[in-house]
Amino acid sequence: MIKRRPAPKAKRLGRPTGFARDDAIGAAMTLFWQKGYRAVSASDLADAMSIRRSSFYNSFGSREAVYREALSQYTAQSPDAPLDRVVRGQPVVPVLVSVFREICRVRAADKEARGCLVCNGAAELVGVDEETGPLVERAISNRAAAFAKLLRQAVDQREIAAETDVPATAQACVTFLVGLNTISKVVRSEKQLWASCRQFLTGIGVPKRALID
Amino acid sequence: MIKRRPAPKAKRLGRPTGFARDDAIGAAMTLFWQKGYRAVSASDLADAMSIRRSSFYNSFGSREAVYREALSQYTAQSPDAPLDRVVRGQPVVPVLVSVFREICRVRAADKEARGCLVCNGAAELVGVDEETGPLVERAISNRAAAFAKLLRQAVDQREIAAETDVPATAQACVTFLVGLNTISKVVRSEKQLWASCRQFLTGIGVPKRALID
DNA sequence: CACATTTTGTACAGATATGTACAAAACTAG
DNA sequence: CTAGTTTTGTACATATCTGTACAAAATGTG
Repeated sequence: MIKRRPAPKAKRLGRPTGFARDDAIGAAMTLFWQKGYRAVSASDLADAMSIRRSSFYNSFGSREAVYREALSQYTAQSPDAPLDRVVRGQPVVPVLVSVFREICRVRAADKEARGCLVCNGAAELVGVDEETGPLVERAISNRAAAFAKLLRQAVDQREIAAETDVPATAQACVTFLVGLNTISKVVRSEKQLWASCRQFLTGIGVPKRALID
Repeated sequence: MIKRRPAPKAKRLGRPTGFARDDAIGAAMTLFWQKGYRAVSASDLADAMSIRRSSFYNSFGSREAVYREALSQYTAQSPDAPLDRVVRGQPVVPVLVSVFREICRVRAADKEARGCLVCNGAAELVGVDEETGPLVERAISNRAAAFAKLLRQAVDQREIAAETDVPATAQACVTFLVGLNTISKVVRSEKQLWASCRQFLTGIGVPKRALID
């Protein structure tokens, strides 16, 4: 019973928007990332998007809706996104290592020291904001699931010890990941961050020779 | 040249405050802990303290000043406070283990899932708020220093391997600690939290026999 | 061109926040 | 009791935010 579902390239009716949606969401993402969720008002968002507040409400509906979109734009480009793209048969450990390595690099290189949008959101919103809290919670749970899947694969592929307690180790990985992202706002040295990662990765059974650098 | 330093029990001049300062700060701490820094207004604080806003400004000056005091009240009662109280000669590893164990217990038992005031503040304020950011930053650095000192002592006392890279391991500990506190807002099972801690602690060289329970 | 549709700019109402001013209240010191 | 000091309650001025209303502008359709 779907009527008038607009074809992919179909020109929309009425006056066209004066801005690119993705760019607008990108600007919002940057702002939320810099200042946090609560510190950013609808006016701030509209300003960053270079549109009026009325256009903002008309196109996005609410701050919360924008945050939702910003989150998904963020996760797609976040340094741990590669964790979701590992396929069966592919070696897991190098990916694991390079993700942590990359996080150290990116976080230390960020002159604004913004950390991770999701981790910031976890601390600020989970259990506090009824709208956005669950969004962030889900993002975190996804990472945990990704780690669990990867570690199981790593065990299967004999990359790490067969005795590995996969659920506990996966949980430790997310925990360390969240801590790393947060601590990167305080510890600005890539070397220092990476040294702690090496320590952690070695501890969970990643062979020393996989920790190139 | 100190004049009129009030003796310990000296009665203060003028109308006495109608509230206990520590209780008021305690109420503020709880509020900041539940909702974060920015989400709490001066009105909220005054309400929680059961005083008028004018009394609030008169006695505390600003939201930021209250946050400062709340932070120090928090650190004094936080589950990782025992880290600062270890003396030379005393075994370090049991303290290390019991602190992580206690964090799991306390965070999971907290029905409001508030996590840790300092860690929440780190994500929300460091690099964002010029007043409070540095306070939180210092609190985090203190924990790092505490871990470093303890680990060095543990090595000296032959509790952990002599080859331990103390700075890196200390950094890994803070990182995991911060992650644990944050993740406890999402993962509500004490068992699961503790399992990941066992994994981590084993990884940094804590002997299995020290991980009772 | 006339009409329907959507975005845009301006404006408004209501809520909430901040910080201060000032007189009344409550206390101490002399 | 009087004078000096500090807190308290109320009030005010100012700013900011939210969400909506509505006419004007810009487009597609017949």
